[in-house]
Amino acid sequence: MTHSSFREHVLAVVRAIPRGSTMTYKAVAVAAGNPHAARAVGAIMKTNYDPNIPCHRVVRSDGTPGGYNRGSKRKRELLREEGGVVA
DNA sequence: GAGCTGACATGTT
DNA sequence: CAACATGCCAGCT
Repeated sequence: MTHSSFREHVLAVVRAIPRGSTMTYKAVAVAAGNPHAARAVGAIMKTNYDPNIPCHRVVRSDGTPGGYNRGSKRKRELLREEGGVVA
């Protein structure tokens, strides 16, 4: 990957999150290769409206849903169906 | 080219 | 226990 930007890696990691599991922004940042880019991960999700990226499976380290393009309410619903457990 | 903003995290007050 | 302040990275103006 010549143009491998951090955002490309983040999107790939989030897209690889198995259904029924959730990852924190920190975990995604680490998985992408930047343990200090938790904030950037959130910014990337916001700027990237890709339906292939289940950003609803990405939560904060506290377990709080955080934000979502289609509304945090929708995110909580999806987490309840896929994660089975909601904070 | 530089500066501001923001879907976060951690520590201290 | 809760609220405030600081540090980090990437994207947009």
